[in-house]
Formats: sequence, structure tokens, C-alpha cells
Amino acid sequence: MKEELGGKLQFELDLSQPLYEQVWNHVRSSVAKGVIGLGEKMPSVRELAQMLQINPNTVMRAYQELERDGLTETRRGQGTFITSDPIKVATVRESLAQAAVEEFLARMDGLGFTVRDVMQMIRSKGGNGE
Amino acid sequence: MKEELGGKLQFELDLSQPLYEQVWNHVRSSVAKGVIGLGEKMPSVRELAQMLQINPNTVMRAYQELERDGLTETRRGQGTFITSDPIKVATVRESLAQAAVEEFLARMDGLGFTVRDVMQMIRSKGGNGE
Amino acid sequence: MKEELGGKLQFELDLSQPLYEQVWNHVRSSVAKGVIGLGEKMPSVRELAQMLQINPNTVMRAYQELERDGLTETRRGQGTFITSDPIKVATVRESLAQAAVEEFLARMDGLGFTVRDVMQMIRSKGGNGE
Amino acid sequence: MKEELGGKLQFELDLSQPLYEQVWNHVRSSVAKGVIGLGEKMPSVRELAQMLQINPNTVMRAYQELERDGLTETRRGQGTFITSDPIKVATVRESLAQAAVEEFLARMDGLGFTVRDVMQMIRSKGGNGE
DNA sequence: GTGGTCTAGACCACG
DNA sequence: GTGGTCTAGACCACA
Repeated sequence: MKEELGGKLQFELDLSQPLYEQVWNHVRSSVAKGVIGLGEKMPSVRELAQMLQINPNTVMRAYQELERDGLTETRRGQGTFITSDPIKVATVRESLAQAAVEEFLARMDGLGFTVRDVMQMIRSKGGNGE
Repeated sequence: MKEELGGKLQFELDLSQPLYEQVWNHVRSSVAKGVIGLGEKMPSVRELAQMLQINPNTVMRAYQELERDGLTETRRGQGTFITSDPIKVATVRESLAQAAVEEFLARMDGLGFTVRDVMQMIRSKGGNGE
Repeated sequence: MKEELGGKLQFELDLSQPLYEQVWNHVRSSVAKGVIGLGEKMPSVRELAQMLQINPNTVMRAYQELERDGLTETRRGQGTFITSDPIKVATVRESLAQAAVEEFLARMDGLGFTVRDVMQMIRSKGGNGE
Repeated sequence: MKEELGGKLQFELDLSQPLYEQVWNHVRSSVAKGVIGLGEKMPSVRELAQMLQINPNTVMRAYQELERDGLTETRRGQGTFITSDPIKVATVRESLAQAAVEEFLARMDGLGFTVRDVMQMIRSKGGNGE
């Protein structure tokens, strides 16, 4: 069980970005994609830190951000759990997507591309449904 | 006339990102969109610093990044000028767009959205050619 | 051990060239010659600044140029490390040599010396393999 | 006559180096190569400045350096002349070459190349006598 | 006047 | 502790 989740949370770290952000994003993605199930228990801070070979402070920071997102809950003495509320998960997923889209379009607009231009560029990246 | 370029380069700074990056991006966008013309003279480091109410060193750093991009040329004792080569400008614009698209799609993929999903979300933002 | 690297990086600064370029060049040379090993940790910005009796910002600038060259990697909160990739090192070494040779030959040509003349002058400097 | 020398001194300027150095070098080279003859009269500062479309101060600086080299002489009320002494010219040429060779070899040594390595690299650049 | 380098010292994010 | 950004203000080379 724990072994299993451990596998899901094992991933490669990139030195060019803050580590805590990568952990944070990875968990959010895993939940959004359903790789991690609702209500599932997260590894402890120390465990995950050891798995990823990083400093526990870094994992802690990621966990705090996840909790602020409302994606995890801390149950005293039991550990950290993914929320069991599917609505919360969906909400988080959508608001993240929303933010990404808006930021992206603003950036492209800043470069003088219209929404139409952008659509074409994206279509050429793999219009076959991925 | 200086007034004119000044207007184009006057913009709001945001404290959550490095100031020099914001200046850098703003100039790149302005050139990419054609708001600043090819061969045009940039305000001097000191002028722009005063306009934006930031330190000249910060502007200098932005100017150096622009030069590394090949987007500007500095003529000793005369100032900093936008390159007159339209190909360089186009190259910079395209590589910025390319990077933005890829980063965006990776982020959306991380949230479990397919390219098709993404296209729909964008279409709903303004399918009318903006 | 720190003592050791410190020794390698201790050198004399010359006021007739930008200090950050001298630091930059000195590190490049040291890596190219193998005086500094692959993957080795550089002194921290502050340490080196103190060793060379210059401002930390000046060292920082040199470190940033090195990173742009692909010769170093910075690990957040841990420090700056020489890349472990021997290919990158070789590439940097060769491109520096290439540039030096071309600049030199152009200069000699400007003075009316043929490549043959140049070869003779160099041979007389130490034809015994140095 | 003046027309002729004008032609010899007309050349392309590169914005990435100090203009006065380029003028200085160009004259030194021209004399070293014999393109400009001994005792020949240089254009006036203003004339040359106009020919090259640069600031007279810049030409002035180049002329001062040439005089410091001993390559030109100023005759009051008549203008600036290339020295008539062939020994001076040869001396200047050789000391410039000497300096270039030494600086170059030091640079290559800094990169870990022996004189032998350097000879090979240069030979491959055009061992056929230029 | 222009860009460019350097210093001193502050503050921040990250680990 | 690390690197990174920013400021204020000095000084230099160049045109």
C-alpha cells in the first residue's frame, strides 16, 4: 500500500526550479489525474523526503501549500490525507487550469498573437486528441 | 518624440517577479508587437530608470539581457538601439512563443487535460479572433 | 579540502580588466586544464569574494556567466558546482581555443604576417612541446 | 593624392569594439603592411572623422596613440605624417607582433594547450603559406 | 551625454 | 548556510 503510493510519488527532480514547487505540482497533478485516490494517505514528510533525497523542510513546504489549496487535510496523530471530497479536487483542478490558460493567453497576447493564432499553434502540436 | 517612446515603455511593475525580467519582457513584447519600431533608440538607462522609478542598475541588467537576445545593439557613447534586422526580431518572437506554448501544454497535461480539452477551453475565451 | 580548492582559485587580480571577467576566465581555464575536477563544488560566492578581496556581487556575476556557459550548475541552497559532464567541458575549452586562434591570426594578418611567419615565431618560443 | 590615402583609410567599423582602437589598429596595419608609405601625410582629424562618419574626438584619440607608438609625427601647421624612419616602423611592427604572440600563447597555455598543440591548430588553418 | 563596472549593504527564497 | 535581486552611489571609457 504505502509502497504503492511511494511509487506514484517517485519522480525526477529538476534543479532549475524550486524543489518544493515540483513536489507540490507533482502531487496536484497526480490527484487531478486520479493517480492518487481520494482520501488516500500521503507518506510522512520524512518518508517522502527520503524517497526523493531532499531536505524534509522542502517537503514540508510543499505539504503546507497543498493544504492551503484545500487538497489535503492533516489529521492529528494520523498524518496527511488527500481530501475525500471530489468537489474540492475538481475545483482545485479547474482553478489551476483556469489560471494557466489565462496566464498563457496574456503572455501570447503580449507577443502579438491572437487567440486564433494560438489555436493554430496548439493544433499543430497534436490535434489528434493527444 | 522621446515623450512618445517613453509612453510606450511606461508600465506597471509587479513586486512578485524580478524587476529586470519585467523590463526585459516588456521590451521584448513591445518589439514583437511592433509597438517599438526597428532601429529605434531606447531611452537611456538612466532615463528609463527614472521613468519606472527603479535603479539604473536594474535597467542596465535588462538591457544586457536584451542585447544577449540579439534584440538590441549598444553603440558606445550613443545609447541602446533596437536591432534593425527584422529577422532577428521574428526569431526572438517565435522562440518566445514556442517556449510559452510548450510550457503551457506541459502544465495542462500535468493536470490531466488533453490537447483537445485545452483547445476547447481556449476557444471559449474568445474564438472570435480576439 | 576547502583549503585545497581555495588554493586553486587564489590568483592575482589585475585592475586593467573587468574583475568578473578575470574570475570567469580563471575558472574556465582551471576547469579546462583539469585543475578543478568535474562535479567539484565551487567556493560560495561570499567565500570566493573574501578570498579575492572583492565584492560578492562581482563574484556572483562571474558565476552567472559560467552557468550560462554550461560549465557550472547551481543547486539552490547548496552552492555552485562544476558540471559533471566532460563533454560540456571539452566543448567550452575548444570553443575558447578556437576563438583565441582566430582572433590571433586576424591580428597577425593585420600586421602583414602570413601563417607561415606566425608558425616560425611560435616555434622559436618553445618548439620542445613546452 | 589625398583622395588616394583616403581610400586606403576607408574601412568598415565594428560597433563591438572601441572605435578609436579600430582606427588605431587600421593605421598601424596599413603602415606595417606597406599600404601607407613612409613619410606620407595623414588626413586631418576632421577629414578622417568625416570619411568614417565618426566623432573627431575619436579620431583624435587614435592619432594620439599612434604618436605615442612613434609611428607618426606632428609637424606644426602642416599636419600629421607617418614617420619616415623605416626602423621605427619595423620596430613597431615587431613589438606589436611580439606582444600578440605572447598574449596568445599565455591564453592557450591557460586552456591547457602546449606550444605543440597550438602549432597544429594553426597549421590546419592554412599551412599553405596563407 | 552614453553604457559598463564595482562597491557596500539590504532583503528574499530556498534547503 | 546558499544563490539571487535590488538599491544607492561612485568611478571609468567612450563619443
